[in-house]
Amino acid sequence: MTSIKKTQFAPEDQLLAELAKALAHPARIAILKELAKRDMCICGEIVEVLPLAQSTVSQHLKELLQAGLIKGTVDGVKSCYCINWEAFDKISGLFSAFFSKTAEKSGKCC
Amino acid sequence: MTSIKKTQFAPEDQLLAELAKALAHPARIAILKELAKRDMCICGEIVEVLPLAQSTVSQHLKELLQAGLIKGTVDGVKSCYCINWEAFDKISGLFSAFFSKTAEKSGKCC
DNA sequence: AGCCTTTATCGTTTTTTTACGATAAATCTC
DNA sequence: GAGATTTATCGTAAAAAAACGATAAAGGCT
Repeated sequence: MTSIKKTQFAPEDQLLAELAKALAHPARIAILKELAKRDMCICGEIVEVLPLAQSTVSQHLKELLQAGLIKGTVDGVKSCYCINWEAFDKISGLFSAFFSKTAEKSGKCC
Repeated sequence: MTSIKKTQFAPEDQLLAELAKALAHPARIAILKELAKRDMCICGEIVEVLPLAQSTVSQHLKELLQAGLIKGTVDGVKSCYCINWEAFDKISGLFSAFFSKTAEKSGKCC
């Protein structure tokens, strides 16, 4: 994760890249969309929505957790996940800042 | 790139994941920022800004090209790159749509 | 023409990611 | 308590990404 090479970049760039990586798999996009669609915790059920093995889905959930995009709680034998709204808004802001700051174009381009 | 597994997801999710992957490396973030900062084509020089070998940078540029985020032209012996604004705006829109649609929260969450 | 500069591509190695089955821990149900 | 269910983790295999040096192609320079 923390390879020697990547630390040579600006921390801000590392962060954005890290977050982009969390979104860089259709399964994780699908998980986030599903969580958002229902607007509540999903306990179990997530595995059934995806064309992947249970252990693989669990891994993807772990990555989303580590990126801070979702949060998980335990309800008896089940695990419940939902979107971490505060973090999600912050991350959303980072992306839109990146895109909009970048988008101050002026047509000087080729 | 087109693994068997990933095609089992919604095309929309595949696309967003693909674009996120293009942003999922600090070098590529740095390249995009540099291009945006100067607001013009950069001919050469990009390699000098990054702590990577020339061939590696060339690879990153190729990936950004393939994702449609930048476009390149040839000026004599030099290669010139700039942001592909039309595509960039479209992609920016995809991300903000993803984030905002997802962000219709209501606090029903745990 | 001969040499230098620039950059894409090739071949290769290393690292990371993705995926799965098997297993273990924890909790329900009867 | 015994058996079933749920999910995280472990071990491992296969695929993809990242990085570099070497080389080649193409355009400048003198």
